[in-house]
This record gives sequence, structure tokens and C-alpha cells, in this order.
Amino acid sequence: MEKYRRFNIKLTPQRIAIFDYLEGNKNHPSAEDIYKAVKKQFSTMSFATVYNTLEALREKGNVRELKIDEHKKRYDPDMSPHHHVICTKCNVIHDVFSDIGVHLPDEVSKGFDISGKSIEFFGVCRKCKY
Amino acid sequence: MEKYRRFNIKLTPQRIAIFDYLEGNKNHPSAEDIYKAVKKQFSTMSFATVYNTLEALREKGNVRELKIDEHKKRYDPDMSPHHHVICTKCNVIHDVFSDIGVHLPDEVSKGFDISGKSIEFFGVCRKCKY
DNA sequence: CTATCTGCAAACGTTTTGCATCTGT
DNA sequence: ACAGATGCAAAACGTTTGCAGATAG
Repeated sequence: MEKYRRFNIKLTPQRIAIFDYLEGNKNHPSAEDIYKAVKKQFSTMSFATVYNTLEALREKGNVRELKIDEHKKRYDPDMSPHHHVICTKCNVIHDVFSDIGVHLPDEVSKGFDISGKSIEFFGVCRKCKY
Repeated sequence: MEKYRRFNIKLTPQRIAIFDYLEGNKNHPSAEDIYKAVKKQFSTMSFATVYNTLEALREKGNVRELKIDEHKKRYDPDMSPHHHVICTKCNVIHDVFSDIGVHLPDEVSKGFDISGKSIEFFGVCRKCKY
């Protein structure tokens, strides 16, 4: 129980199952992936609970919502700074831990207060290549 | 008529109206923006035609589909290499013509054949700031 | 005890689809 | 002539919402 306390949100069995599914998960799962996985334990699990929990985690900075997959949101529990590469055929997402020093010069920031950036790569993964 | 020939797709009045709306358009319009604009001329215009035309243009490399706005696809007729910054309050998108020399070192490309990349900035625009 | 969460179903907004009709070439 | 485009409505999709009942703290 102690390990979940850091999330600072009310702990329910359903939420704990979601935390456990996400922990160390490198698959960048969609809401449906999470739903299906947790439904095995809790047959009444609903999407409302999945989305509610993901939103609670996101607010507290414990999960990142990825918009790289054009069909659905994907979620990443790894909060360390990194980028992603997605396979345009099978939609598998891999992490890219490369320090790409992008920053937007003032002259081109068009008066925006920049609060974030996202760098994504697209390609075909090894499996789909053959 | 000649100026549209380069698209290499069948020219219909509806499509020409869409081309004209897109030409030089810096607003990164959504499908609905295009639909509404063209409907003024063609009251029977349908979303099917808008999406069909956009897809035809995209296939031929004459429009870019932007995924930067999380609620809807946006379209950009400017095919020159550039990035975007979106306002998280009003969703206005500006172009960023800055040569950000990002490239993915082989060691971190995870066996992917990289075919594209996307760099996006998020922030609050001047208008929304006040 | 009560603020918050769960589960269900219905609603939502965008995009896609099926199909009968029409139109460029 | 005919491949392919149009227009309409319905369907599909991921996500959000309303609400009654349940539960963590």
C-alpha cells in the first residue's frame, strides 16, 4: 500500500490494478489496453474508471499522455525526459533517450509563452520492415 | 484551370473551391473550417467530399495533415519544411520557420527506418496572454 | 460520515462508410 | 463510356458525461 501513497489520490482496488499494470510498462498502452488488462481482474471495470484514474495520475505528474498515435491517446508511466518513435505500420512506440537540444529562439516564438514541446519520429520498425 | 492540373486529380467545382480556400491559407484549418467556407458556394457540400479531397491532396503531397490539435485534424497547404506552435487556450497555430537541426543518431533509432519527424511547441499566444 | 469513486449507458465530436446518383475526361 | 466523385445519412470510433449506488479515509 505504501508504494502507492505517493500518488496522493484515493486508493481503490481498481486503481491499484491500473497502477500495477502501468508500472514499468514500456508498451505505451492505450486506454483500451489498460481496460482490457484490468478487466481480467475486475470484470465490472469501466472506461470511466480508466480515464478517471489516468486523469488523476496525469494531474499529479505520474503519467504522460502521448498524442503520437493518430487514432488514440497512449499513456506512458515513464516521466523521465525522452522522446518517442512510432511505427507507421504497427503503431508500436519505442522510447528515444537522446538529448536533443531543441530550443526555440525568441525571434521565432511569435510572442508565445512556450510551455512545452514534443519531438516525435515516424518510421517503420524492424519487425514490419520484413 | 491550368494551375490546378499539377494536383493530378480529377477536377470538380467543389474541389477547386477547396483548393482556392487552402491556397496561401495560414490558418491551419480543420475539416469543418473548410466545409463551412466552401458550403457558402456549394450549399450541398458534404464532409465526405472535404475528407475525400484532403486525402487526395495528401496522397499527392499537396497538403500536410497536422495532429497537433488534440481535438481535430488540421491541414496545412504549406509543404515547405517548418514546425508549429499551438496556443493551448485558443488553438491558434503559427508556423515556425526555424532550422532546428534534429536528427536521430543511428544508435538510438532502435532499428527503425525513420521517414519523418515532427517538432511541436505548446504555449499561450500573445492574445490569450492578456 | 461524506467526499469521492465506480459502473453503466447514453452522449459527444470527429471521421469514415455505404450506396445511389452524377460528372469529368 | 465509365472510373471515379458527390451527397446524404448512418455508422464507427475514442472519449466524456450524468447519475445512482458503493466505498475509502
